[in-house]
Amino acid sequence: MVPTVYRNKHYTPPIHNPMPELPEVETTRRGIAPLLEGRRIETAVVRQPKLRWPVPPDLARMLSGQKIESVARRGKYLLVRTENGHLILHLGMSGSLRIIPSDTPAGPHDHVDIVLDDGQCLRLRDPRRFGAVLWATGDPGLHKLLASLGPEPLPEDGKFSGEYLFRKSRGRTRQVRDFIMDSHIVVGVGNIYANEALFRAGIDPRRAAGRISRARYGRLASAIREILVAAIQVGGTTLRDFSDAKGDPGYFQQTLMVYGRDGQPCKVCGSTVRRVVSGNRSVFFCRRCQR
DNA sequence: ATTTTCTCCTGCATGC
DNA sequence: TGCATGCAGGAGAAAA
Repeated sequence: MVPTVYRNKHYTPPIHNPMPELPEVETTRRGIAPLLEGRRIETAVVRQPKLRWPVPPDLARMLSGQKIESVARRGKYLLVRTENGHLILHLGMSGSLRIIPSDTPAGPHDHVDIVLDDGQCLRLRDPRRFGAVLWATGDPGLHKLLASLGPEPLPEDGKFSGEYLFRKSRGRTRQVRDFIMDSHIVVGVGNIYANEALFRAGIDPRRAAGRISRARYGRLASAIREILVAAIQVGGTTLRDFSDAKGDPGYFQQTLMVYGRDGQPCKVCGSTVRRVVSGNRSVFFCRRCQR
């Protein structure tokens, strides 16, 4: 694989508006759920049906009159349960949801409104349109996109553990960073948290997944949990007001140890944080702290 | 030889 | 301007 050559020696990816990873999706869920649950949907307005997959053309007909029973999350998918099915939402790389008065003028990237019976609406904004709005009847867990997802990293139900990662990784030659970002292994770990968790666990992200010990996977599983929990806590207190028209993730840049810190000193040992491109994604790591 | 599994690459869209 | 980003799908390789 030929490394990409950049004009500037140290490229730092923009992190002021980070892509939704599991903590952002969970924070969104917690923000919108109390404003949605128990409400009845009047209709849906689709201004742009071309998202990651086409928005179902009969979405308004499917939703109108339906009462919202709950808002759950599976991986990075939000599941809005109504009386006769589930609305499946994904925020892709740039999506955001908020609840605003339904007569608020729509901006150029405001693609879908779910209009509620109280004058408010759930509005999806997604400049890059990698998000998704889908409809599922029956068990949403059987939907093609959800059926083969790996375990949730946060519940202490024993499904996600160092032992699990160790077992799934035997014989695998791919880089451990790609391994933990694979939603079929574990859901909700995107590039930022993968890099941060590997730093915390002291593991070189480029190492083959199958050549990491059980003990180190134990530390990695803990690191993934701790990072996600901390990010949800930060998001829960500073992220945004979901019934407000403004608000970007204030966020957690100051807590990042390696992601986006190419060329800067490691906060632990002072050695320079490196960036390597693999699989067209940036990997950030400290060569001294991570082996 | 055929099927299954694994890894890696592509494409989508747009802000900076 | 070209790059970065999540993620399904597919090409091609490797294993079964």
